[in-house]
Amino acid sequence: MPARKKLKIDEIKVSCSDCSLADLCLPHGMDAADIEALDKAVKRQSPLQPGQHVYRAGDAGTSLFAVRSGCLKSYCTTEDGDEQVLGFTLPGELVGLDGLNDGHYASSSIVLETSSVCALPYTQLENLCNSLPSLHRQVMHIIGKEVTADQEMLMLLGKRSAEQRLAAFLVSLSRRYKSRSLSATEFNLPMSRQDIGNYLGLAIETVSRLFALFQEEGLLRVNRRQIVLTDLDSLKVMVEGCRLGRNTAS
Amino acid sequence: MPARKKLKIDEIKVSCSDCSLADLCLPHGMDAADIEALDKAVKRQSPLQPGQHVYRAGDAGTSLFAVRSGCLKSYCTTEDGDEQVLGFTLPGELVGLDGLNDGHYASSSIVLETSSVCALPYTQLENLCNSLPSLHRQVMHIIGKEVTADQEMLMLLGKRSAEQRLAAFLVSLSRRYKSRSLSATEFNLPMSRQDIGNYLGLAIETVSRLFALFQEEGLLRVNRRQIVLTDLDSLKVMVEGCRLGRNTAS
DNA sequence: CGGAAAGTTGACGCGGGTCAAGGAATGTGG
DNA sequence: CCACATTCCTTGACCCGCGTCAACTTTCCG
Repeated sequence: MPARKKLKIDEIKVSCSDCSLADLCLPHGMDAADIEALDKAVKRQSPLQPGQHVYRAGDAGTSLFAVRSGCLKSYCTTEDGDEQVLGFTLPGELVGLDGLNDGHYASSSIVLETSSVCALPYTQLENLCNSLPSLHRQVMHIIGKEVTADQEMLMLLGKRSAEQRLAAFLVSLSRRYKSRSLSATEFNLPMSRQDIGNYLGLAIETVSRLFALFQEEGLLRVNRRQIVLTDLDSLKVMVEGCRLGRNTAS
Repeated sequence: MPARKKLKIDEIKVSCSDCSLADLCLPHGMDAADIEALDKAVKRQSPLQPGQHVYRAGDAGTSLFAVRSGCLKSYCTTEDGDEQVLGFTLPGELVGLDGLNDGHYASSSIVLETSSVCALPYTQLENLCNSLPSLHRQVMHIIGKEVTADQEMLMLLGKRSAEQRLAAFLVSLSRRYKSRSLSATEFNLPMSRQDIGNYLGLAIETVSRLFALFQEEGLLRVNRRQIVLTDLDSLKVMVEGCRLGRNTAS
C-alpha cells in the first residue's frame, strides 16, 4: 500500500445542489440557502455492492436514506422464515421511514445493483424541519406519497389479476425511469423473477409465463432481465381502472 | 324553536387532557403544558352519523382527524367504479395522512358507527411541531406506525390464505379493543361482511363461510355482527408466522 | 306488510399455485 | 480452456382454493 492516504470514495465532495436527482429528492422546491443547510446534514456513503444491506429489520432506526444511483429492495421476513418484498427503491427515492415507528426498522433494505446512498439522520432532519418550513413541507409531502403508494399497492394485491399486477409493475417502472430521464420503454430489470413474484403476490412461474404471454401478444420483448416495452399504451390500458378515481356519487 | 340559543354539541368543552384516549392519541408522552398547546389547535366536531363522510378522495387535504368514538372506514374507488377498503379507524387512531401527498386526500373516510372526531389542521400541526419537539416525535412515531401497518397488510394480502387473513383481522380487532379497555373476546363488528371481504381481498361468501367454519371448529361464536372469540389463542396460532421476525441469517 | 339490504349456503369452474423437468447463463476450480 | 455446480429462468401437467353464480333466509326500515 502506498504511504499516501488512499482517496476514500465517501470523501468525494458531492453536494445536494450538484446532485442531478435534486428535483426528485428532498431538495425539490427548496431555495439555494435551504439546500445548503440540508447538504450539511447529509452523509454520503461509499458505494454499496449487491447483497449488502443498507439496514436490517431490528436495527436501531436512525436515518432516512436517499438513493443516488443503483437500486434497493425493501423486504421483511416472517417468523417462519419467508420473505415479503415491500418495494424497490430507485434513484431519487427514499427508504427508512418505517424506522420512525419505535426506533427500529421494521423492514430490511438490501442492495440489488451497486448503489450509492445518502443518509439523513432523523435528529438532524427534525432540527432542520424546525428551521426550514419548505423542507418540513417537502418531508410531509414525501410521507404522503409513501402512504398513497402503499394504498395503491393494497388495491393491486386485493383486487387485481396476475396480468394486471405485472402490467402495473411494468408501467410503474417505466414511469419512474422516464422521470429520471431514462428510457421509458427499454431498461434492465434490477430484480429477479423471484423478487417480482414475491412483490406482486404471484408465484415465480406465473411471472415467467406472463412475460411469455405478453411477448406473444406483442406487448413487449423480454430476454431474462432485458425488457423492451413495444406497446406501452396497451399495458397502460390493462392497468386502467386500477387507477384511483375521484368521488363519483354523492 | 325556543328563543334561547340551542346548545350545539360541537361547543361542548372537551380538552385533550380530559380525553380518555389521550394515551392512545397524539398527547401520548407529552406533558401538561404541551397538551394544552395542542388542545388549542384541535377542532372538535359534532357527532357524525353512519354514511357521512369525514372527507372524500379529491377533497383539499387540510387536516388530520383523530377518532374519539365510533368507527371510520377508509377506502378509495377506481375509475371503473369498484371500491378498495384500506382500513378501519377505531377510537384513538388517526386518519388523513394521505392528504399530505399533493394537498388532496387520495382516499375517502366514511363513518360506520356514529362517531366523534377531532380535526387537526396540518398548518397548525406543523407550527406546533416546531415548538414542541415531543409532539414532533410523536407525530413521526405515528407516521412510522402507519407505514409499518401498511407493510403488514401487504404481507397479509401477498402471502396468506383466506383463513389466515380473517384470523389476523379478528386478532387485530381484538388487540385494538383490548387496548381501549374493551373486551378482547366479545365485540360487535362495526363493518359489514362486504367491507371485511373487500378489505381482506376475499369474496363476501368466503368471509361468511370462514365465519361458519371457525364456529364449527369452536374458535368463536358468531351471529351476524356479534362476535365472541372463544379460542383467541388458536386464532393467534393461525396468524403466527405471519408476524414479522428479526434478522435471521447474517 | 312489502321491498331492500345483509348474510348464509351450495354447486361449479377457473386462475393461478405447486410440482417437476430441463435449458441457459454465470461462476469455480483444475 | 474445459468439466461441473449453481443460480436463474422457462415450460408443461395437474389440481385446489377461492371466486362466481344462484337460491334462500333473516333483518331492517319505511
